[in-house]
Amino acid sequence: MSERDTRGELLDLAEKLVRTRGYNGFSYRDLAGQIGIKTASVHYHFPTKGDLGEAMVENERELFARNLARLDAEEKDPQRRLERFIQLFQASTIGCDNRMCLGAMLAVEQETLPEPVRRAVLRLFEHNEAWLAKVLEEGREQQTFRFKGPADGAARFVFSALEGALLMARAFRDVGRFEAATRWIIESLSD
Amino acid sequence: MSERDTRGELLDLAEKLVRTRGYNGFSYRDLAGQIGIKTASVHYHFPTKGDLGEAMVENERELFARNLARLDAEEKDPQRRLERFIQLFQASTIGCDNRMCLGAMLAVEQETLPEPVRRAVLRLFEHNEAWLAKVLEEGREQQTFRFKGPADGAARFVFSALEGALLMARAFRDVGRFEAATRWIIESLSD
DNA sequence: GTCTATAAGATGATAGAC
DNA sequence: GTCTATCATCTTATAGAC
Repeated sequence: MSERDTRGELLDLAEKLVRTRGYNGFSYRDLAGQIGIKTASVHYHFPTKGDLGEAMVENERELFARNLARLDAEEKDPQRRLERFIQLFQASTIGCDNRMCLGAMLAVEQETLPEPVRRAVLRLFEHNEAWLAKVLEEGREQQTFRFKGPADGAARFVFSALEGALLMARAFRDVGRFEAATRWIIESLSD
Repeated sequence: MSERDTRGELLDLAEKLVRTRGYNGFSYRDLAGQIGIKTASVHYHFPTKGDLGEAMVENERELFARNLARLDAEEKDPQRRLERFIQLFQASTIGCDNRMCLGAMLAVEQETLPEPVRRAVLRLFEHNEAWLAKVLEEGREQQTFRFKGPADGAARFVFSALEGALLMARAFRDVGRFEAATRWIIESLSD
């Protein structure tokens, strides 16, 4: 991880702020104040806010890769893998200060972001969807999942439904909404 | 509508800006510049940005009520009503400059909003869900929809899945993603 | 790496004239 | 209703000392 040095602290705090307040909802002043340094020092680590944004998404992509590699190693059953993915998604969002998904927050604000950040977000989404497609296809071969068409389509549906469930659960500050939605999603794959 | 007077123009422009750039992604300066007046004049119509936010959501709630009343009058079949609702949702979002749903955009930024705006957004969501629940229940009674448990739960699922589909389709700037998701949603109600 | 100092511009907002 | 003028504050960012 990258938590002990100032750069890592800044990255973590910035991520928290983006995920609760949005990219345009925090400033270098907030970062500096909460960490106890001056804004000039923040600029030393991340010259522009765009640099900070890119680093955050890159960080998230690595975390995602590590988490899913571990998940693949620990769990072989497709249904269980999907459930664990959803747990991971929930624990890092509504389960953590009612945060939004980093990619979703940035995607929503895409028009105000530097292009490299926007592209990094799309790559992050694609990695998520690719992992889901793999798990769903395995599950279909083992008859635990049932759906029509390419697994990509199912993966896109599952991921987008999770993002929507998060958005609404977070709006109402009601984890129950998220959990209810996940039951609908899983059930729609096993009719 | 409210398009001919300055207040109406401001409301429309502000809504467009919120739905493309977010509440924190535009300023009174943007409004004034694009309409051709000064920021002081904007403050005459909406003393604070919070007032503007409230008025926008109120405006949207009225539009929503009018649209759905018309839809109820024009269409009786539950399946067709749901499809028309989705068309309406699509046409006013990705179908319109790749805009986000107003409620979703504001919900995502909730932590930075005045409380009255946040509460207005929740009411808007609840109205959408209530209409959907009514349609879904009718459809179940007529055997066109099939789902378990209270219609409220199904309505929440449908609405959150639509919001998620919009979020992802807008991120990738690909209407096809939205349309594919709607097919999954409708199909999950008729297995 | 962190600081002080500073910049140029943006932001939400108000007072008061026309 | 719209303007000019002005506000205090915030925002991202840089130069240069320690």
